Amino acid sequence: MSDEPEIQEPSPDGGLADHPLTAQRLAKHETTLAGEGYPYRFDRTKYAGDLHEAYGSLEPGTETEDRAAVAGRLMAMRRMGKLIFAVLQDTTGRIQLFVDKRTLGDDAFAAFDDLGIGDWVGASGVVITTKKGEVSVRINDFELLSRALRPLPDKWHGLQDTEMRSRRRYVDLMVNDDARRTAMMRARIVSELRRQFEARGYIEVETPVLLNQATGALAKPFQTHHNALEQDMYLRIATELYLKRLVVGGLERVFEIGRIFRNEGVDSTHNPEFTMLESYEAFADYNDIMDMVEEMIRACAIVATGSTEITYQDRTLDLGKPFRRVRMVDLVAQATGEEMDFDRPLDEMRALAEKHGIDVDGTWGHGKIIDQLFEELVADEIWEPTYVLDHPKEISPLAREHRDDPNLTERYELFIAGSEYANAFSELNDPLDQRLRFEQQAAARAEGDDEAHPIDEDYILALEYGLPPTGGLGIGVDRLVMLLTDQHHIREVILFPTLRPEA
RNA sequence: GGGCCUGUAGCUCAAUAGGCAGAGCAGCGGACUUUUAAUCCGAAGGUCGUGGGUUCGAUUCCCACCGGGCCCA
Repeated sequence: MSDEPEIQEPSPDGGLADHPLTAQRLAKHETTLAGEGYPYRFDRTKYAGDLHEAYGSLEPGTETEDRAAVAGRLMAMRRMGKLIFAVLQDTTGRIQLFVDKRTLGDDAFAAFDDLGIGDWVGASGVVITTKKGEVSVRINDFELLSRALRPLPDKWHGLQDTEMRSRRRYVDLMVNDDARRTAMMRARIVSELRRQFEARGYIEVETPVLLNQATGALAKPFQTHHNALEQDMYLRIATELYLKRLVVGGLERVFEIGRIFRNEGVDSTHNPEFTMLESYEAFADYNDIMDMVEEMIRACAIVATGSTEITYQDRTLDLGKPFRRVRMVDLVAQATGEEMDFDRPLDEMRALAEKHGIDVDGTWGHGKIIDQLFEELVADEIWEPTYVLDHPKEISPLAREHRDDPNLTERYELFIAGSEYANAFSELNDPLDQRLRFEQQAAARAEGDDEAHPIDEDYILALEYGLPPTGGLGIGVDRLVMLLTDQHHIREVILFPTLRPEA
């Protein structure tokens, strides 16, 4: 023996034999493997949901002659001696199995009795309703399809621990109806968004995630390294500039629903990777995009909840009536009681901001100060859907100058219940102006503003070939799903949120 | 980054002025042919997040670390 610390050999069963609860299940599993093994397929004829829909209105104590083969995870076993009530859960819901020793025979009944909660089971029989009226399948045959070697959480309380619910989402999905419902609703919402764009003649495209330079937004990127090319690369922080290159190329209506990566903090509305929807439409301006977003959000609400009137954070929210449209400068003027005039001396603007508790940076101009006042005084207070219009040019380096006001841009953000859901503009399509804006950003960056956009020369090159007038849009998909599913933390709508390694 | 809270059986939760750690569910043995959080009887099940410290004795007090939550920046 040496003094070296003993190396822990990983046990071949992953530690299952070390705990009585799993050792029993492991032993049964090994017996099955040594014997007839597990089936490779099962012919299901009915989902749980089908049976409840078709037979839910039958009188208690009805016996049909209709055969059904169901399959799912065994979620409950109520043993009554020579009778077992078992509950199978499939993707549509739950169905009770009526397991009668006389129907099934002694051996098969004993085998069913030996099943454990969590096992995957396929069973067939006739549809009946019990004395209490529960739609059930009285089985005369069943197969153990796969065994759960680990026990399920508490049947009544489910899995509560927030961390475990995220780490072992599969368990969360098994036992918590709300987790399943949210995942299903997210799928429906994303599907509806696609349908909406396709109905408008958009095509779905995929632009690169791995880039030499992360541009198109104000955010810190994740850095990685390409070994063969011997160069550092970045994960995208937006899809914007690539999608507009495609419009330059003549793909006049494009959208992308894609994963975006931002190397920033984690909180109730931020995950390092999240899903962004961006779209660009040639010949449209931001007014057209406002109309479109309103229709799409209503469509998604109906798909998710059946109504445009939803409940969010215990308050009702009417997405059905026209969204309010109001300029950012007017909202700030109203909140401060002072007119937002770009000709006003900058010192007065700074003093106003400081009066409202804002820590003013020396690099800020009128536009940035107005934006900060908006964030500080107005944004949280907005409940009803509101398009906040015409952001200052200083904070909108990719948006086109407003046709009526050179200090502003044709841009809007959609605010609902204090949060931002969409950001859109009439796209800046003049390469000369775009270069100027990038240079202003570069100057701000040089003065210490680490939230300034980097310059993207190749994008300017693309603009030099001509971008038509274009209306663009970005929607945070995770947040939209949160809104429509009444979830208040982004981890509840992301199946596998970013976590530290387990302790 | 700061403040507060938190980690106990597979799960959901208790308890301890510092002295053998407790329940429900799940699991195991038994009874039961209409249950649906079934019921009843019985026997089990713990590295109290990890590592230090104080102490005769630490799950409990102190320190550090790890994971998680909420609020603030």
